[in-house]
Amino acid sequence: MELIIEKTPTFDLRQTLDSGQVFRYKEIEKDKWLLYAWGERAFIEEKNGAYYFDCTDAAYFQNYLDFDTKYDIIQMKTQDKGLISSAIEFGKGIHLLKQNPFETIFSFLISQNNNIPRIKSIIERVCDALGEDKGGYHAFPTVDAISCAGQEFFHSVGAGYRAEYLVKTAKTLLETDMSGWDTLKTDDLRGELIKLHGVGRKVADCILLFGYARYDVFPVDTWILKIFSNEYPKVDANKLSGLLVKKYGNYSGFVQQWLYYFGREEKKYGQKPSVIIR
DNA sequence: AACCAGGCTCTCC
DNA sequence: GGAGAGCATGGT
Repeated sequence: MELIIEKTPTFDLRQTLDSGQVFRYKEIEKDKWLLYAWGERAFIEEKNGAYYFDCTDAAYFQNYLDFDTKYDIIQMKTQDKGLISSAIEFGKGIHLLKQNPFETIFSFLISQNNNIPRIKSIIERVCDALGEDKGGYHAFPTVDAISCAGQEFFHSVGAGYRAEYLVKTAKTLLETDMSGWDTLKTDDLRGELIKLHGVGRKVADCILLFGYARYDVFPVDTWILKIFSNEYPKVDANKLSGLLVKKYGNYSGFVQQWLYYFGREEKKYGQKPSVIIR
């Protein structure tokens, strides 16, 4: 199936993919990507100001890429003529992908205290070994497949101490009624997620943001903590997250993503974004 | 070659 | 309820 998406000031695929929210993709050559999401696959080529998708399900990727959100309006409303404006200018093409909740749960369990290249390679090995063979690629594994794999398997693919989290969480989910989760308030849904072994505030917030399209969350990882360490010295990540959600409300998830991308990408060029006190 | 990475759990106070 | 150690492993 084919899908053609225009490149616009508020949508850039490279920025979207490289913003740390998704791990199963690679740029196979300049301006050509392979992207996997849950059970789907897309070949994508950027040319003439558009993205050409050759994919398993056009409707799936149309929804996945989130063209419902008015990014231009959110960008306008969150301008601060300071750090956030700079971050928006730098990453204004980022969209928040609508990912599968199970994929986000297990992906972000693996992500903790880990770096992105490594997260990607671990997840790739997990999918290759446990995911359904879709003919040329593998789907993300089912909860059942993860629960049956055993901790030794996850150690063997480099998951380290997170192996226990993956198997235990899978087993818990198999006996959990998640049918009402979609309609829970964000705080209540976070409460459910944090019950899972290995899921703390930060991982829960990533699941809420990327898997449940909850935008009133502000995941605080080491990068975000660094950025705010001037304005909020000696505050822990969980408390900072709460402060930032209070400040940015339903725009929190977007602001967070722009700042994270800005912080990480700018570091490659040796600059240090941080909040300036005045 | 140390330090770090989209942190969390457990223990001890 | 808060601070600290320990955690597996490879990227930089």
